[in-house]
Amino acid sequence: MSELQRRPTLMDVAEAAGVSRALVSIVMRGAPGAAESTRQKVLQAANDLGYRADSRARLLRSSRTKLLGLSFSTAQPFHAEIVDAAYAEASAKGYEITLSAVANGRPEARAIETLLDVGAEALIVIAPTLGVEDLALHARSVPVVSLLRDDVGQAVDSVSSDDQAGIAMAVDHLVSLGHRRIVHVDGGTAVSSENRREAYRAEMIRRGLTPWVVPGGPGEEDGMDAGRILQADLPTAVIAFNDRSALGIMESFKAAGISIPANVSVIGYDDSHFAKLSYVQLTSVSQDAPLLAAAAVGRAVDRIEGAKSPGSVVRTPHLVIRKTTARAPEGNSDT
Amino acid sequence: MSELQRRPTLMDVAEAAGVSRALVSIVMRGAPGAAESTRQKVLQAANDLGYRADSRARLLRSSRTKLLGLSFSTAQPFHAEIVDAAYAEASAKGYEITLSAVANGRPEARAIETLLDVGAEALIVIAPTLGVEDLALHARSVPVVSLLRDDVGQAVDSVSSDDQAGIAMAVDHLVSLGHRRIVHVDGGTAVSSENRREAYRAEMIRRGLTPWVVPGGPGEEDGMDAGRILQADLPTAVIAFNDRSALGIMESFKAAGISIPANVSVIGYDDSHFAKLSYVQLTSVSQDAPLLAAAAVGRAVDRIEGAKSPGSVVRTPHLVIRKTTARAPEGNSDT
DNA sequence: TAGTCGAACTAGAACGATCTAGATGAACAT
DNA sequence: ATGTTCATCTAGATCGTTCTAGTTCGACTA
Repeated sequence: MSELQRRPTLMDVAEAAGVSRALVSIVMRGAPGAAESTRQKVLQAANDLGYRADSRARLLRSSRTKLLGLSFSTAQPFHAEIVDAAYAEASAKGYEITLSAVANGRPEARAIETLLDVGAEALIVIAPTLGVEDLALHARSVPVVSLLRDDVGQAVDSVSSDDQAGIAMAVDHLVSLGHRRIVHVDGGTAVSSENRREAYRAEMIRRGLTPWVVPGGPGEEDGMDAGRILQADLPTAVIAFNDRSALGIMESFKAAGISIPANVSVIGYDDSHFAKLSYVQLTSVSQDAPLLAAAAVGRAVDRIEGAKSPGSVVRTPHLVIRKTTARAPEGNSDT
Repeated sequence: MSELQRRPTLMDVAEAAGVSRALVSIVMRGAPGAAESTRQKVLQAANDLGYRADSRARLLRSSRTKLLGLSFSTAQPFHAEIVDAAYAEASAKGYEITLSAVANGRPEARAIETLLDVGAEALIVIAPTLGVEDLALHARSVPVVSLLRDDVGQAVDSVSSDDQAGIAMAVDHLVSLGHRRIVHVDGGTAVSSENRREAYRAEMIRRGLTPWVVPGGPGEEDGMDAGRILQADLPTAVIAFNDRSALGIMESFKAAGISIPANVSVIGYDDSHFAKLSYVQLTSVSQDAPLLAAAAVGRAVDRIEGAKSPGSVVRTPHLVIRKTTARAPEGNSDT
């Protein structure tokens, strides 16, 4: 068949249009300094040859790469939502996103190095697992924005969701429905699990209620396990670490003939795809991925364009009330 | 605080070590041609300075970039599984993966161009939506491998899963359990929906059974809708387009008091995370993401390293039998 | 002793863009 | 006629690598 052909360069276009390379560069970038007539001629030639600028050369030469490095994990569906939104926000601000995934045999450190190597002007790391030291190290050469985690030291920016407020909303909602026996199934070792657990404890105590934490994890199976434990001594409401855990909890309840929300109310966290399903209709705390992504991109761009000192942006989540929460059942209002 | 510092270059390392740039380049690449003693000296200097090669410059200069471009969609969890596996396979073969996502306002064409611009030596596109013409156009400059779609013309490679075989396995399994009234809820306009639908038709006819297709789609809600339709005239078994659709179908059955697998058997497709959940235990056709990814990467590398003509690899899926399929209920074996 | 060889190393030209500084020439003022 | 200005265009340096074609020098051969 046809053999692979070399891609055209600036030089090729310049020759075809009968001008210098520099002028072609000017036209392709849309920079001022070219007569309209020649501009057209050059664009025509470029189009005929199917010319596209080689980003390696472009990025190498220009000090500004206009590239934002984004590291995410393939294992987290929520990250995909953020990636999606980040693309939109970045291109609105005139930046490109370059991705690097944390995958099975590919640690976060590797993902970050890759981003740096291609010339990213800033790093956005979703739920970084790196230590504060390592993050600070990278922050010496490029602005670093931590997304979904805020205990990242002085050197790096953070954009996170206010877990304290999110949990408070959940508790508040339940209390206003008359619940007092409210349990929290935590996220085990997952990122933000501790934050939410402590927020729950504080909030319960603040209201004169006794905190009651059951160990869990970020997956459906973890929720299942916790649900089975709870069946022995049923609370009137459960606040799960996330939606997937909530799903597991609900499944285990359903299997035991416990009905939701008649017998027990359940609240999830993330307002994910699952929560919205018509047969789930899970009341959930929404962190709003698009908003978080926009804030992270905004922060990164600000830092690139001059803002000196890192700061932390905290977005307040909101509660999406659906069908898994209702008034507390009667005769169960003891402490 | 400390201001952003320029990253060290080959030149810096060369000066620090008291050798030429070329020598440092040799050492950093692990190429032969440097005495062990100087090699150590250079590595030491590089380490002290925190030197990392700038991949833009490296890729620009070397004809071989050893880069595989991978385009995926943020909306498909299954793609994430493939990305994960592709990383592992690529690095085993000495290649790097560069990602580009198809996201909300970011069409596939854009994702592909980005990959080309950074110098990918081959393109792996997961479930391409581009026309055969456009794919062929790109294939003129670089090998293109289509993953999960096989009607892509002569110019591009394809790695796909044998839908025909997968559906046949599903039908076979059900027939062996005594089912005759087997319905297929299709995937609507989704990729491979048509393949599976036609495979189902052919397979049913081949066995002297009458095909029965209900329109559906790739999501849970689509399954729900189809499930509701089916309740009026219940089949003994359902083959869903994918796991998510199967989940929706099962939910709608459960809500109507129809029990699975006692009254109806259900088979999904993808053997996703959901199918494996302990409270789902969905019998499902597995396409085996790691195997598909490995085949695609292998194909891409083969083409890069000399294989002239594109070909298509078809992997045979396998059926994972769990708890949603059982013997057909008695007295329901009419046509 | 001179010649050959190979290992270790280096200078300088790529790669394909952008950027700086300057050339060119038409239009206008003096 | 001369100088000034401005828009338009270009030559050549540059980004940080890799690659090509040497050079250098000690060891070995004849």
